[in-house]
Amino acid sequence: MNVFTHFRDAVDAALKDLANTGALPEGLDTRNIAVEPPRDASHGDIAINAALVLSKQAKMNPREIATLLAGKLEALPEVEKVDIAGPGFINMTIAASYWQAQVKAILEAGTHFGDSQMGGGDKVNVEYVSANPTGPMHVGHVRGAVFGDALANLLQKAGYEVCKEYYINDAGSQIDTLARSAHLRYQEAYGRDIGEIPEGLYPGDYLVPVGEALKAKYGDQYLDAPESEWLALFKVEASNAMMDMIRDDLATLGVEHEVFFSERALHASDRIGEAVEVLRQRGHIYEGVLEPPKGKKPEDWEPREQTLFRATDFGDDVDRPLQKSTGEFTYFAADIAYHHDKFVRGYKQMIDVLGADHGGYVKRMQAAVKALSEDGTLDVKLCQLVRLFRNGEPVKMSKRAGTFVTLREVVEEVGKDVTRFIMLTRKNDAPLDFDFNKVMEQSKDNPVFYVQYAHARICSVLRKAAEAFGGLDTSDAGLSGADLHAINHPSEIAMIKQCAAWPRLVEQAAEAHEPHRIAFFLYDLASEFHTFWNKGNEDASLRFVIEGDEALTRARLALIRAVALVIASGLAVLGVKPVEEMR
RNA sequence: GCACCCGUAGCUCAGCUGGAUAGAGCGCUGCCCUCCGAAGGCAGAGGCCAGAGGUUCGAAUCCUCUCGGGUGCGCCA
Repeated sequence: MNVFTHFRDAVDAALKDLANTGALPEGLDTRNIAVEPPRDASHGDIAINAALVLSKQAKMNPREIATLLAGKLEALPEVEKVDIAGPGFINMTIAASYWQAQVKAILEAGTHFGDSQMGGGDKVNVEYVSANPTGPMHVGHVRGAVFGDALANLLQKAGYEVCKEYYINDAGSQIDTLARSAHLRYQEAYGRDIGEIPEGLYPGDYLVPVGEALKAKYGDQYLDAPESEWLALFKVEASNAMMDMIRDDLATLGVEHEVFFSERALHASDRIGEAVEVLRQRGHIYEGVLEPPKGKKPEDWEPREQTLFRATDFGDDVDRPLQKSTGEFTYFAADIAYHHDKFVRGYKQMIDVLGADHGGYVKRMQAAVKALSEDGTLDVKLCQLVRLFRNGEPVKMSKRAGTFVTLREVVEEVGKDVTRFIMLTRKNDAPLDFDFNKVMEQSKDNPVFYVQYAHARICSVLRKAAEAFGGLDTSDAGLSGADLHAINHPSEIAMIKQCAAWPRLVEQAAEAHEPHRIAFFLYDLASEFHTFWNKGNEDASLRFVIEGDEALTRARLALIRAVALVIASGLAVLGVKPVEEMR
């Protein structure tokens, strides 16, 4: 199914042949050989660097090896031409019939085209969003939510067993603050004048319904009770209410986690202690005193002996404390226990999606994962800021003034699909500009529109063709039987090649944990399609629906339907619904 | 002071984990749109890949250093 792995296999077989006949030495290391599309289209369809990679090992001139290998490859039926170029590259041109056959393969696979076995069913845990349950989701959370979701989808397509997970930070002092804020709203529900929300509490009116609900559920029993009687209860009630709200917010973006993991539950059990014990038994824990950080002026610094994790043994800069002076475990200790739990659940591969401001946290967590397990790996993807614009002007936001833009507002204004696509038009570690006006623009400058428009145009052509040729079967099954011999215009072949590159792109993007590559790929594919469409303006013989020639029409329809399927397949990974028409 | 991320066309950014002559969009310049599928199309100019060393057949990509920008740096989460 993957064109490049197909020819990679052919190269391996040819090398084996050459070794068997003694033309090449036995036992060459072929791992670094690349079989890939050349950057320059004039170099054919497939470039092979085997001769360059092997020349030193084989103690032979690269051109000599290339000549031997080229001789073998020329014999393949799907190969039209083999050239040796530059220092020893082998450039192959693939026969049109092979490309034509790809169309049929795509129509048969449908949106499953591009599915890969690369992951081999290995379990991967993707943790993303993980916002504190103290209020509604705001724009700052959107990027991480979309990125994590798309990455999880991508890994699934690449053959991994993926778990989408959310870590609820419901144990810290922020939750105390939340509970106190809720208690104030609870008093308010009884008609008391609470005045200004005091500094340090959450002023947002999203807590008003929480106060009402507490009144309905518990009556007035906690109205004048001391904090010790209601705090624990209100923490649970309020954070549950916040999580319900967050889940609803995320749902509008199409983000749904499978597992919600509570930090509070971790503290309530003795699992943190157990995880720390695992580290202790492995000899990674000691009691000691840390040096004060340099550069920053620690006003209330005092040396203190504490329980430390020897993170420096695993690449971190300093050892990290696991217990506060109160004896409670630190957030980091809880997070160690959390990642330990993931590992115990069978996730050797873990991915955390965090905001870029958590960069300082990466090394210590990776150190902890290494220390806890021999073969566990943690990749941390940091998402940079999103800068909001409206009419080219930056949108000013202030949390204190309550003027931050919520996730819900963004989705309600521009829609789930536009939001998701745009969030993936930049690499995760590059900042992203989001202009409310530009993302809605219907023009070539807008990548969402450009890709969706390609899909819609294809759907439109299929509808028109069905009208023009009564009884023409435009279903995928119907089109897959089309005779594609006439599909040989350079722009048509270019489209097929782009489609055929999709499975390879899925694997590479999955390997790199970089879903943004899919958005760029789709833009390129849409571009190939629009280019061909435009050719029909000048040359009527290049249109899709050719009156009086049902066979050619059918072939062209098969081709563009394949393009639409690849677009749909890519959009599915991004979590975007392909549109069938645009008004 | 230290660590991490970033530095590619005037602007915003890609660059397929080391490949051949570094790409796209915007902007700019010049053509095309009385008729056909123009929410446009074609072509062109524009680069010391921040800088300096190194690794090798080969570097925007990997290593070291310098410069410039962002983020973070016990007992917050």
